[in-house]
Amino acid sequence: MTVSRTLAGGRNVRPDVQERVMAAVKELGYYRNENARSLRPGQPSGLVGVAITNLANPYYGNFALGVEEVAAEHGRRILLGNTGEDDARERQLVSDFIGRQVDGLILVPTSGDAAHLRPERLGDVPLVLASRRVPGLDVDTVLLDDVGGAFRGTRSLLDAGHTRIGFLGNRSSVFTGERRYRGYERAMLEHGVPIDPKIVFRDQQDVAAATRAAKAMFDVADPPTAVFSANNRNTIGAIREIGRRIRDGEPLHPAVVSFDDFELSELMPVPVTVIDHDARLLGREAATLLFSRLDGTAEDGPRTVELPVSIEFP
Amino acid sequence: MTVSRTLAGGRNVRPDVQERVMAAVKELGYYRNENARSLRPGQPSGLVGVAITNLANPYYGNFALGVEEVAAEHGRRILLGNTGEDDARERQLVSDFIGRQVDGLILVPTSGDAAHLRPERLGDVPLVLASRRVPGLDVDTVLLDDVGGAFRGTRSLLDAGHTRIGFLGNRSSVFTGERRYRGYERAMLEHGVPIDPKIVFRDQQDVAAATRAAKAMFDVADPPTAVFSANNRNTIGAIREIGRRIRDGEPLHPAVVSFDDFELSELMPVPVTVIDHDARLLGREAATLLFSRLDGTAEDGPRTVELPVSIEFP
DNA sequence: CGCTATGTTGGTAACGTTACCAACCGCGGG
DNA sequence: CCCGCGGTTGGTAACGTTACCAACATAGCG
Repeated sequence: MTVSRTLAGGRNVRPDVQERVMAAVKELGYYRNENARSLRPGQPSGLVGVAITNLANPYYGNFALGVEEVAAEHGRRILLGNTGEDDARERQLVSDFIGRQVDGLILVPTSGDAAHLRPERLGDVPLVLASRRVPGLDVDTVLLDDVGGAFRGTRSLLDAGHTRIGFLGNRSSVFTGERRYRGYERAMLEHGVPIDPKIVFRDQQDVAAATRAAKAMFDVADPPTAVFSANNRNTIGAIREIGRRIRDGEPLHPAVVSFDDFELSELMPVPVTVIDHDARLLGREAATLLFSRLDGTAEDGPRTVELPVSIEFP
Repeated sequence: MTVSRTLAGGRNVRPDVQERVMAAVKELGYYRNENARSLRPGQPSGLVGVAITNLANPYYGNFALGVEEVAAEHGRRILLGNTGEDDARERQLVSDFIGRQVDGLILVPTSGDAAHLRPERLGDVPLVLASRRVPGLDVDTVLLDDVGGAFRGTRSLLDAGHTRIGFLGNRSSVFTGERRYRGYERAMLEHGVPIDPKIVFRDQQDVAAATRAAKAMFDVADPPTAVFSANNRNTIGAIREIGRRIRDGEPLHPAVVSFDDFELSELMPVPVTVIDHDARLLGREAATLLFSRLDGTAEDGPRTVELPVSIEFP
């Protein structure tokens, strides 16, 4: 007990005894067993379970960094899992996290069903969703202003006089894919410009697929004069294809709007407008939301934080 | 005990009892407490502590992904911490990891001293270092072929006839910074080309600093005709500065060799040779090394794995 | 000098788990 | 019919920690 008290701050332990304890700790290389510690009822584990879809994507690396920072500020550690968009893996991770007594969960959900995330399954472990919502699950969520960003980005093309604007993005079953398409659609409708399905490609998850889609887009009889790309992966693919054609002497010079920033965008062969946002901040917000729940300082109902995006013209 | 046995696989439990246990587990939303489980002597925690220097860098995101993948294949979870190149933070993370009974540690060490990583401090927790070594610490390590890559990259410039080759990189106290400079140096010496300190810049950790260094490099009286950049951050900075000058009409057209790949390198205003490598594989190797120790299948002495790099000409 | 108040110290129990052991069951064989 | 054996079941202890309580020491006060 004296050792426990000393390590807990030393209240009501004589200073000389504290010194002897510390000396013994050092000599023996003693580390307090945090697992045994959290075994006692009421003791938090100090762990936060974080599951993201793809750590290789710098966007999620930054997100994880934001979460880690705020967790560290609150003296918590993170347990990290990568789902790879796999439903089964997500379920497995969540069970394991709960088995390890995490104080809370932060999830970028895969699009599947929500059964394993229901409150009755999670017990009293608070959950925060990031980037995406899960249908039928009403919990704390941090999102980007996908719709607004896509709307404003598309509108800037329309205002510049473009009427043939291609779309590259994720399938609609991906939450952000759907939202960003909605923004594009709304801008087109409001300007009375019809959407031509022949230059709308909504099924690309990686750069290779995006390159193929861009190829098909510029091969149509009446190719677009501008492209709206709904994410990083699609932008890289589009510009790769456009750059190839320009090098080959084709006389095309489309304007590009990219949801998601990327490095050296100012050096591209065509002007790129970037819809920029801060993944790290998104992570910080998610963690802040979680800890406000844990500290009991949160209001009752589920909250949604929608972070603004900024538009950077070339 | 019957529940424990059932969840452990069901040996010597009647099938109908197993079913009743499973039904109760489902109904009650029971999760086995992994922390209590690892409290029993001899039971591993199934946790691996991973500390990296900068999660925002896609290189380390990929590294972490590789570690996570292999850990998952071995039924382990990772505890992730970001050190931000801060020694104190690294010490704190390591203590906490040990307190949480991790089965092993994987570290991208900050350059500081090694006292807290000595075997007597770590007990019997195996340690694997990644990307960098720690002076005086002889443990399992995974590295890139920094020296060889930098040597071959620099040699390709020399073979192309360049004799004024600038260098951009990290300070020499960073392990990779020192090694990559050594490769550059060796190639220059072997070709009998003197190194001009006026075009060697070795203190840039981020893109802004790299841009300033590149500016200074091209402002000297006799500017370089080629640049060797020792990492991603410096390459981006260099190309940003070179691109700006080309746009402004300056008649420069340096060749660039970049240690580290980056996207759209083929679209740059100057040809970029890339020294490419696989951070994810590095992470996988680190984890493989660790688990071979844990399974007892490892040989005795500390091992070093040096992964090859590939050179991609524009 | 005795009483109380305060500070210090350590004994005990409990957290959830599983190795070990003891008890019990039914079955086959002598 | 009884013995022994293998399969099944649950009681107990221990892992390392801390809340709680009891015991003790010391100081302050009347």
